[in-house]
This record gives sequence, structure tokens and C-alpha cells, in this order.
Amino acid sequence: MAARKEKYRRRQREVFDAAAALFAEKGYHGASTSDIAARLGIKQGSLYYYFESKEEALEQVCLFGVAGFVQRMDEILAADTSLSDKVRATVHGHLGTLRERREYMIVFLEDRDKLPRERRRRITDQAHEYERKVERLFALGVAENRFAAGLDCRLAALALIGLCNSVAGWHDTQPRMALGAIADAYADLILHGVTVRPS
Amino acid sequence: MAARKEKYRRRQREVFDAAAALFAEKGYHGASTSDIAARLGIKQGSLYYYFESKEEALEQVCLFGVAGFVQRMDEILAADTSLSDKVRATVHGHLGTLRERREYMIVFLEDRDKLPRERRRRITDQAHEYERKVERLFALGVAENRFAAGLDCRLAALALIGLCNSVAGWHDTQPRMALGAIADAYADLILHGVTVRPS
Amino acid sequence: MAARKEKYRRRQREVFDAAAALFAEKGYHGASTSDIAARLGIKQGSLYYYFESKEEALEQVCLFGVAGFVQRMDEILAADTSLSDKVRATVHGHLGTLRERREYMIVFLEDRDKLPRERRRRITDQAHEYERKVERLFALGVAENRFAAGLDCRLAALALIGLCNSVAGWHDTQPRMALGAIADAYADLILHGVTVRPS
Amino acid sequence: MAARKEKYRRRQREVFDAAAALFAEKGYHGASTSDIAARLGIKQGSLYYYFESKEEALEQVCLFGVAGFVQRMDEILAADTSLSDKVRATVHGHLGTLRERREYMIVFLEDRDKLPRERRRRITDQAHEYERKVERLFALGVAENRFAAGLDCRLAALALIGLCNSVAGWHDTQPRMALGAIADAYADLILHGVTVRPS
DNA sequence: GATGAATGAGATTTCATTCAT
DNA sequence: CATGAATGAAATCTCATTCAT
Repeated sequence: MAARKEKYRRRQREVFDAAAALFAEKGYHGASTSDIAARLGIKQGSLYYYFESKEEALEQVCLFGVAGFVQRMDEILAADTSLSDKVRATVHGHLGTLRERREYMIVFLEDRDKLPRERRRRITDQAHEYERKVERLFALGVAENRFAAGLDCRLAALALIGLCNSVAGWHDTQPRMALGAIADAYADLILHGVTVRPS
Repeated sequence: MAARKEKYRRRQREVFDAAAALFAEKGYHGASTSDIAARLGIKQGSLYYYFESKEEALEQVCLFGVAGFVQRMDEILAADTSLSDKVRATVHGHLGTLRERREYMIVFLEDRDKLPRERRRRITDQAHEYERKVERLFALGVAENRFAAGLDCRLAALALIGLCNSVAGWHDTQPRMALGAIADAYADLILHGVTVRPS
Repeated sequence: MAARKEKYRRRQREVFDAAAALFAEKGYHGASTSDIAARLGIKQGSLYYYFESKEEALEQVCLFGVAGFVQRMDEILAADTSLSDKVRATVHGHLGTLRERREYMIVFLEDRDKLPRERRRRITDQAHEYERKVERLFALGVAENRFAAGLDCRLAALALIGLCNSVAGWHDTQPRMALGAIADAYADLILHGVTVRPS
Repeated sequence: MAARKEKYRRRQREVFDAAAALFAEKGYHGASTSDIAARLGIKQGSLYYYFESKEEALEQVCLFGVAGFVQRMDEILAADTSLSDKVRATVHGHLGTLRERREYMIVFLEDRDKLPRERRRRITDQAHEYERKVERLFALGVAENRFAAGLDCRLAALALIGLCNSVAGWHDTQPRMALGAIADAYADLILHGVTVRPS
């Protein structure tokens, strides 16, 4: 009985995986429920055993796409590490999620705005909370005199996030580097910029 | 007779404006030709006097979205200015276009991948050329010892572009700042990072 | 003023030629007024200076397609020639028209049934009169004991006409013979069949 | 499960029947999918459960329209009968198919040329093979000295086929005879012509 | 748990036609 | 004489969804 439910959930997860993959590839409106069913090897109507509507599927996929970001930031902020290490950890974490849940994140990034307000709110809320925590990170740095005094922390947070997210859009152009190396480089850019220091 | 054609082109431009606005708002697949026609106050079928297919409309809108970037970079590279000023000019130019052609650029960013290969190529080509010119900017800086020796110039270029483009996605979250101020801040970030210099 | 009208008629004829060509090629419903206009190098709407509706164009083309058959049969029947020569003349005449007005005839053959009853009647009437005259030809032959006594003249007439018309449908398969030679062969077939005579 | 598929095929056949009837009546371009659906008592879009496109429906109908001709000719050629009986059997067989699959054949005759090349080829190939077999029949006759020495067998084959097919076009004019009688008369015409034999 | 069969709404596109200019 | 600009209706096709089995 619990096993029943368990099996159902496992299959449901496969359904969302398929939905995520197709939404990521063709966009929410560009991917049809037939496409999703086809990828699963089942028939269109059978999907409705696992979700109530395509919209609900989008919502679930988006939720998965943001999930974890907030919690991870809490851990990073709480950790006993230097601020620049926290910035590095943030970038690594963000890009790490991109690696592990690429399709879910892409859908979150590109298609969350196709959800009706009510459904979208839950997702946007999570995203905002994440933004605020990243902002806090920079604020700490300014307070501790590690980061430039005049720094607009909100802007810096959006920059960090936007920079990381932009990696998701690399299809045609991708420099074939390990994501870890990209994360290092990007964290460095945020911390020090490209300009040579006057030594 | 030239006037005739002129008038046609003006109206056609209005049609593409409407298409751009709706594609930007709802996505290519989410926006219907009826939506576009409604915004123009004409009947759906009448659109086809101005374009041959929705797909062609998307292509035109995307082309408009990338137009100007390459040429502007040529001017910036040729100008007699410091390298950091060139970086600033690049960021300002990029965000300036975002202000002036916001909807076209959003469509280019989010929906160009809905075009079939052939049509997409023309657009992607332009984008790649722009990327290469930004990369050259960083390469120059490294050569002249103004930018850090180990800098991955390709990555830096993608970072600059991705960072600027991420501003296009600010709907829900936008800090109400003048784009000019954002450009200053972002250029600064790229040049110097957030970390306080050891003086 | 008469010259005016004359010029108009000439141009109108070109319009019907174009219509005939396109109806013959794609069928009445498959050919659009745009197609016709394009072939004439004018714009769609301009056609309506020369006809009132596509349907009227079809009617005119069909009329041209049957025109002449009746009159020619009258001449053949009246001529002072043997009955087998009359049959030969009929086949030659029929196929000759096919050569000279191929497209008009094809349209008559394939698309007259797309006309509404009223318009169709005028055309069908002509066709029936032609059939009756061919039938008369065979009846004469039977009366004069030249053609087999039990011959069903109506059927023979339909056979002659159907046989000739079938040549119009040769696109893919056509034996590249002069129409005259085909006419000879077909007249011979009707007169004598393929069987060798017991001598 | 085989029964499932069986039921599907039965219904699908009804769909093609309806399509054939309407294509025959109004022509491929003149008959709409709504017309077809209406005749079946289902909704327009539901048709697409049974075929992928109107074009595919046309192809299927045409295939049905030519099906059987080749095989029947093989049997006739192989049979132990006189050559004139073979000609009679051919005409009877051809007109018999016209009786049993009238609408399919009409569509094949009038609308196969509306198919795009690829789809059309499959159908035309069958038709050509049939033509060649009828031609062979006449060639045999010439070889055996039963048919006139100078006979153009290709032309004779096309004549036989064209003559039989012309019966399909009788709407307005049909002499209400049994098809069998028509077949007898036509076979006779082909074998002996209309002319009285000099006894 | 999944399918077969269908639906209703909507999408894009085409077309014959009109009419002021 | 012909065109530019548009329209209204229809055509083909796709899709999310339903529900009996």
C-alpha cells in the first residue's frame, strides 16, 4: 500500500522528467502533451493519471527548478568560511544545480512566466527569497569592509544570479569547459573583475 | 510610387512592432496571430498582407533584435579610448539597445531557438560575430597588460553579454534604476569586481 | 470606342487563357485567383475588371471548351463523304480541337461538374447535342447497312467520344505520336477493331 | 488486442469510404474535411485519429482505386482462354471494378494528379504496370496472328483502358444499361469495330 | 494503470471578393 | 485600367482534455 504509492511517485517523477525535458527543449507552449507521452512510451490520455493539467505539470517542474536554492544559501551563509569563499560557494552551488537539474532550471527560467498569477506566486516567492539571501551575502561583505563601500548589493546579487543563469542559455556557443572551471572563473570575475591590480 | 512603398513599409513596421510586443510578452508559441491582429485593430487574415508566415515574422523580429550590435562594437573597438572605457561603452551600448528595442531583444533572446535551422542561422551568425568582437576587446586588454594575464577572454565576453542580457529578464524584481546607472555598476563589476582593493 | 472594346476583349481573352491553363493544371478548386493573376503579371483584384467571379471564368472556359464541336459535326454530317470517312473526320476533328484548345477542353472535361446547375446546363446542353449528332452518324451507318446491324448507336457514340477524350488525360504515359496518327489509329479501331479479318 | 486493431481498421475503412465518396463527388479540393466528417457523423478534428492528413487520405483512396487491376491481369493472362476471351475478360474486369469501387476509381482517375510527386509515384507505378500487361495481351494477339499485324499495341492498350474509364464519367448521360452489357458491347467494339464484315 | 476514441476550441493560413483611389 | 489594403469566411490541422472500458 505504501509500496503502491511509492511506485506511483516514482513513475510520476519520470513523467515530470519527461515534461521538463520537453518544456526545456521546445518551450511550454511549443511542447505538446503528445510529445511528452511519446517520450514516455505511453498514450496522451494516460498522462492525466499523473497530473491534472499541463499547467500543473509546468508548476511542478518550475518548483523543482527553484527547489534547493534557498536552503543551500542558508547553509552557505551559516558556514564558517570567508566571504569570498561564500561567494565562490554560491556560484558553484548555482551552477552545480544547473548541471544536475538543467532541464528543470531552464523551464523555471524561461517558462515560469507562462503560469497564471496564482501558480506563479509560489515559485516567484522562492526565487525572491533566494535573491534576498544572496543580497545579504554582499551586504555582509560591505559591512565587514571586505566589499567595496558603495556597492549596490541588490544589483550585485542580481548580477551574480543573472551571470550564472546565463550559462543555461549556452547551446550554440558553449565553450566546452567543466562547469567547475566556469564557476571558478565567474566567482573570480565577481570578486575581482578583469582589471589587473596595481601591485 | 516610392511613397507607396514607403507607406507599406511603415505599416509593416507597425505590424512587426506588435508582433515583437506579443512575442515578448507571451512567447512565440503563446502569442497567436489573432493577438497580434487585435493589437493592431485589424482582422487576423489581414496580417498576411505584411508577412508570409508567423515564422517569418519571428525571424524579422529576431533580426531587429540583434541588429546594430556588431556595428556598434566595430565603432567601439575603433574609437580612440581606453580599454576600460571601451568595456563601459560596450555595456552602455548593450543596455541602451535593451532600452530602445526591449521587446525585439527579448524575443531574440528567448525565442530565436524556435526558428527552424535555416532561418535561425542568419540570426545566430550575427550573434556570434558580436561575441567574437567582445572577446577581442578582452584579448586586447590582456595583450596590453591592462587585464589579468590568465583571463579566459571568451568566457569574459560571454559573461559580459550574459550579464547585460539578464537585465532583460527583470520583470517582477526590477530595481527601479536608470539603465545608465545599472550600466555603470555592471561595467564596474566587470572591471574591478566587488572586492575592496588592498590599498 | 469600338477599338476600346476590342482591346478590352483581347485582354479578357488573355485572362481566360490564363484561367484555362491554371484550371487545367490544378483543377478549378486547386487554382487560386492569385495564381491566375500571377501568370498574367497583374494583381489579384484586377481580375475582377475582366470577370465577375471565378465561377463565371470557369463557365466561360468550359464554353470555349465545347464550342465548335456541334458545328463541326453538322459540317461532317452534311459533307459528301463515305460514312467511314465521316467517322475518321469526327475523330480527327475531336482530337484536333484537343490539340488547339487543349486546356479549355481539359477544363470542360474535368471541371464542368463544379459549376452550379444553372451555369452547367448551357454547357451540358452543347455536349449532349454533340453526342446526339455522333450517334446519328452511327445510326446512318446502320441504316445504310455499313455498320453492324445490332449496333447500339448511343453506346458507340459515347465510346468514340470517350476514347478521344481519354487522350486528354495522357500526361505521364503519353506515347509521343502525332495526334494525327493517333486519330488514324483510333478511327480504325472504331471501324474495324483489332481482330484480323478472315480473308 | 488483435480485435482492437481490427475494429480500428474497420472504422478507418469507413472513413476512407466517406472520403472517397466526397472526393468523387466534389473533387479533392472541392471536398472539405468537414464534409467528410459530417457524412460520418463525427467532428472534423476526429478524422485525424484515422489519417494524418487529407493528402494521406487521398493517397489511400487512390491506392484502393488501382488495387487489384494488376493482379487480375495476371490471372487473365495466365488463364487458358482464347485471346478474344481475354480481351473480353479484361473489359469485364475493368468495368466490374468500376461498379464495385466506383468512387475509389473516380478519385484515382480524376484526382491522383493532385498528389505531390512522392505520393503519386506509388499509384502511377501500379497504373503503368497494368497498362503494360494490357499491352502484352495485344502483343500476344499480334504474335499469334489473331490481331492485325500493324497494330500499335501500346495505343490499343491505352484505348481499351481509356474506353473503359470513360464510363466512369457518365453522370448526366448514362444509358441505363447493365454494366455487363456495356462490357460486352465495348469488348466487341475493340475486337471487331462497328463496320459490317464483308461476308 | 492505461488506452481508445472522441471532442471542442483554437491555431495558422488561404482565398474570393470589394472598393476607394 | 489597375492597385493597395483589407475583409470574412472557410480550410486544414493541432491540442488539451475527458471518460468508458
